[in-house]
Amino acid sequence: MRLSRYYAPTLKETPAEAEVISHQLLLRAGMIRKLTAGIYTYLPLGLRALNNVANIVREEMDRAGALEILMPAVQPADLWKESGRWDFYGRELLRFVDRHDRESCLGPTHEEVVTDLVRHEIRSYRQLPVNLYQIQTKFRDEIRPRFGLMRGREFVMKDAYSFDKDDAGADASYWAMYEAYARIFTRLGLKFRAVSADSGAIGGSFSHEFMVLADTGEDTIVACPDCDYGANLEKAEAVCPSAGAIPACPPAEQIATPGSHTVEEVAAFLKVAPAAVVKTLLYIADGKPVAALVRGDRELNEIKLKNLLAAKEDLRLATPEEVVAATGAPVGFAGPVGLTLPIYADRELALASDWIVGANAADAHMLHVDLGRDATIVSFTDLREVAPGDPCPKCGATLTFTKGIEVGHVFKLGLKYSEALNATFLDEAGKEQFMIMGCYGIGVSRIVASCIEQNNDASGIVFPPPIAPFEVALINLSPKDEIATAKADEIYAALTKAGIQVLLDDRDERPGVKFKDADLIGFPIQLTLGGKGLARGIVETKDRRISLKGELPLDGFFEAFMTWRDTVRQGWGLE
RNA sequence: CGGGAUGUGGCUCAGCCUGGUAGAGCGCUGCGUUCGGGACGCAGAAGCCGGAGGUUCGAAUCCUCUCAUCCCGACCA
Repeated sequence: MRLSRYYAPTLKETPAEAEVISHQLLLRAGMIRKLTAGIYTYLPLGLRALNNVANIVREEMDRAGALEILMPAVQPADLWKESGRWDFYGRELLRFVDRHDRESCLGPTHEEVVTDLVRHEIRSYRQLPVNLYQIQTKFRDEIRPRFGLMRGREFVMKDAYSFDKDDAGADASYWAMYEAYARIFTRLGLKFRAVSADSGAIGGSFSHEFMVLADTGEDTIVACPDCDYGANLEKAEAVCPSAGAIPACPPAEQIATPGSHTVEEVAAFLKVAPAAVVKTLLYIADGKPVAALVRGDRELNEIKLKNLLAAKEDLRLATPEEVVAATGAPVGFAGPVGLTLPIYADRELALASDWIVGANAADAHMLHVDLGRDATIVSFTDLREVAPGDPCPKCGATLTFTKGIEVGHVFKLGLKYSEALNATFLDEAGKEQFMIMGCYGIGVSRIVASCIEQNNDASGIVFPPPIAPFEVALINLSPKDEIATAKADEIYAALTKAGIQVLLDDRDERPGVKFKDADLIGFPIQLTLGGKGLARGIVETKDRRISLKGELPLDGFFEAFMTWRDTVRQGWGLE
């Protein structure tokens, strides 16, 4: 492809609407343009990157035995009512009525449609297992779309759904997808980590998220440097050392702590460490108040509390008014002693005594509290958030914290949809059984964005070769010079013939413009043909990843190039 | 849905407080000079100042309403 006839409208300045680096660079490199909030057009370069990702995903899904289909974007409300999600999905589901007043929606996901398909087609265990997938545009009417392609309302997703006759088969399907995902992200040249994730209210099942590592990621990943343990922060287990003897605790006593609301204020006032204080948090779970206790220097993990309570609707922090109603004291002085609500404590609190807690009275706290002796605790369980320095629950090494972007999610669904939609088959014994399902998503467009979040520098994007819209930018500095142009055409033809994707910059522009654009768009390999090099019989090279410049001889260029290209790819961790 | 901010040529912004009939840089068009890391000169094209209403002799500027976008939060199988 010749740049002079291409459409790659690069921008010198960063559009004000773009906050995150991937969004800025996608815009500046002329890869996407916004139509309206959270909805983008892919320009030629952006589409090529998107397709590169999609093709690798497709190849690995096929290799794993999944079969590609394409389901409709528009779905009837009836199906969603049957699964029960029409009422539960909320405003994120874009609903509308057609000319016959039939309720419809734009598909944010396709469990209903695929289950409906399969229940009509599959009758026998002999037809199982089956794994169907599609690469398709999804629509979710996000409350607040942001970060460009990272969280759009319309986005490209690969979603796969497996159907098995028994649990062992479902597990096999799950792990086959897990393996396929690992292959996909490896092939894309991305640094990633698979972590166990919160499986939410579905329970009993398991789930892994695939995270692209990037400092700008929204999720926190907790990983072990020594073993394979890795988890989303919301799922990561906080271990506590085994209990030693709990020292005897003097009788509890109330003391005045005027104006000390926060743990820090109380600790400072009493000249003790925050870890000596117990933080009492009041929540409203399904309309009823509960109390959660963690050590003063810890943070409560709301997901753990929610899972513990099996809260159906919502779990939220109590309002100041509700705190007064429940404890008789303003915010900042709640404590477990004498509280009549269900109280849940982090298990770390069972390992010691002599705590400082709120006294449920304004400007007062209690000293020498033994939670077992002085309060009624429903249970001591893992409620706190893992913190830096904590040990790995598997091997005890110190956990590391990194930021990541969720780009893939594998999920064992179980019977949720097959029961709701009555997807059954006859087993070997002729007995009707529900199919066991799994669902597996990959955010294709999000991968493009997260790839840029992970790989960029001051000059622009640094694309890994597998995702780059073109692997090679061939820059002809003198398009008006016949010799240079002939050489450029010759190299272009040779590389293209070898299956390498090359963009030939034959524009009548000054050199600086061409170099800047090539760096900005992030082609992994830059080849420069100019007067200086030609005179010496060489082509200049640049490995964009490390900004390393070099040269290759015009004589025997092709072979030399292929060898050098291998080293560039190896630098990316590619074969 | 709450909180905050911003809407002025294609892009980034100034002008608004203190009303007087719209500017800069980049980009774009033409000509010339340049030509190895986003050149320079000259000449141009391009904006009913997000929209509606109001105040005023006069509104980009003041007031009211409205729409849109962005940020924070709530939300995210």
